[in-house]
Amino acid sequence: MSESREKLLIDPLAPFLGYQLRRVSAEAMAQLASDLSMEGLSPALATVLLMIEANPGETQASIGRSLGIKRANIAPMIAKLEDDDLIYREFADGRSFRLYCSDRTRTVTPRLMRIMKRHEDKIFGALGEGEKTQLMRMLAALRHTE
Amino acid sequence: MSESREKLLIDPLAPFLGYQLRRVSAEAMAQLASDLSMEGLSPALATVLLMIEANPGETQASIGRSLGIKRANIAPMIAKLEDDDLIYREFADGRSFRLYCSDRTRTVTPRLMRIMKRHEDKIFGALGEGEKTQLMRMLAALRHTE
DNA sequence: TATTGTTATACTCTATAACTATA
DNA sequence: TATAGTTATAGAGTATAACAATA
Repeated sequence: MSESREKLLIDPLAPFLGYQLRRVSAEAMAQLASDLSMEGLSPALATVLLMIEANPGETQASIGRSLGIKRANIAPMIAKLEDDDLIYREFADGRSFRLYCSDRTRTVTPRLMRIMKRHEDKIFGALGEGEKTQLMRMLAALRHTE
Repeated sequence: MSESREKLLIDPLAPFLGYQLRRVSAEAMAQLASDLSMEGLSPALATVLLMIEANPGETQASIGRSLGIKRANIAPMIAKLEDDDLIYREFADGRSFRLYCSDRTRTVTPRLMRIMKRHEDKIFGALGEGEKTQLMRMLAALRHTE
């Protein structure tokens, strides 16, 4: 406990909501990555996996679009999830596959959801229920205008 | 105008504030990176530069700590800013330098601040003034509990 | 011993471009 | 023509580990 008490600098970005949002998001993401590491999945991979489980039969292009991940970037993710026997593919037509999660996945996703819930409580526990509702509403409004 | 109307998938992460925060933050960051590209600076570099301008004489370790950037990662950033004649160094003691921004920087930072202000208005214009105040308060609360 | 700056290295996520095959 | 999947490649940004020099 050296209690270093770092000198506080002037922060010219402090008044910017975008800056504060980025700092909170970055910290939360690092925390979540650490919480998920025991499952061998990054936040992005876990998100893709949960999305496939919730939408069986969708193509990777469709999953990617709804997550904001480009086709070129989701291809290796899908390949990794398939290598790890977390998902499998079925032919949809000659150029696309339907994605489904495997039996093994159904033993994994409940743990993922539990980890995310605990993570959520840890990060946003500082807010009251009303505040959380307001925050969710504001974030939804921001997402729909971008 | 093909008005593709992409099929909406079920999003099991939708109820998570952390997920919504990450989506909004990622979109805002991509937008800011694009807005700043004409100045030849990334959001991170612009932030470091503004921080040095606001806190003349601080060391890079100090700047890095207050921005959450590790020493190993801020070193090449400082080197780049110095190469571009945006900052210069003075010996503080045998192992550290004091950082100062150059005259050229003072012609750049007002533009950076203007770009960021416009960006902020673009992203958060969907919120009313009261909402913005609330959001700022909540983000501050979240940052202090991490 | 702790701190500063630095280099090397690896990982995650993202971006563009180009290609094949199919609709 | 547009879309799906893939590969190659590059660029941010971050992480750890190690090192020399200094406090």
